[in-house]
Amino acid sequence: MQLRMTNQREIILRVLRSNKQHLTADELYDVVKKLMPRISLATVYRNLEILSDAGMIGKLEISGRQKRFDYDPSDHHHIYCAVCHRVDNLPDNCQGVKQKDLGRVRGYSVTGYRLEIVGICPDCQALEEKEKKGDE
Amino acid sequence: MQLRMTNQREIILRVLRSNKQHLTADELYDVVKKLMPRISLATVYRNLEILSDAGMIGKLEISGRQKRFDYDPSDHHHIYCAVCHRVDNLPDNCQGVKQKDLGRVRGYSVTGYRLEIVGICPDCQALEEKEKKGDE
DNA sequence: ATTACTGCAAACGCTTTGCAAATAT
DNA sequence: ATATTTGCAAAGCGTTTGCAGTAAT
Repeated sequence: MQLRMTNQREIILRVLRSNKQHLTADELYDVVKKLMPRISLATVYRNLEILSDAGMIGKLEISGRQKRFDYDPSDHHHIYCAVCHRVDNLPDNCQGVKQKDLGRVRGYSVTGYRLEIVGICPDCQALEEKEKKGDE
Repeated sequence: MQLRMTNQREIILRVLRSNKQHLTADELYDVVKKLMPRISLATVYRNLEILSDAGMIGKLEISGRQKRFDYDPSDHHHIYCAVCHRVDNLPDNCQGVKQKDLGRVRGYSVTGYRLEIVGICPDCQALEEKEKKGDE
């Protein structure tokens, strides 16, 4: 089964890449719909799955919530905001994360690991500041 | 709002603790239903949420799949099997994981982190060995 | 010409919710 | 007595799928 570069697929890829965020399927759908009003949400889902299987984009399955898709398919870590759920890429040289050599833990053969750091992003910190002031 | 120790809640807690696995809501429901046939799945969901909010059990939200609940609410990491999705607790002294002092990465205020190690559990390794032999 | 892909609508799996009745405090 | 909790059924959400038609190779 060879991939065909349909208009839909091309636009989905272009939007994801130019947007440079970690969008969910429906966020992406909202943007794409403006460029191609008749596209269906199912097409977006299907293409995101196909593109990530093909290694052209990354798929983020973070902790029980909606999947997000990453314009950057290379191996890297993420940081996400506990408040607004936005996700950012983490710099490669993030130390203390290189223990793939955890080796065999509890008899498991370790094939990979995922480090998720939870925090509050600058924007939400600012918002919280504002709210605090509003409450006074 | 103070917690009431209903029969339902007590049984849910007891099953989770005695089972000592990381069960999903419906796995737990299946077990509990044998002891209390008229209990509803919604009650199980509600109680698991309440109990984890109260810090009496832990909630595991792993990568886009079903939530699992942990009899042990203390802070620790998990290892899960990429094949059968079973989850085990990780020993505390797992080194290289103590970098809560990643500090302020990208302007985020870091409130926590989650390390998910992906591997294949002993049982599944054994099964794969068997299958390999079967294929020959 | 062939076969991957599309849009639509309907179904899916897991989880949450509104309600009136039941029960723990 | 009074609030929390229950069971039920229905709705919710994100996602997937069957289908007949459309379009890329």
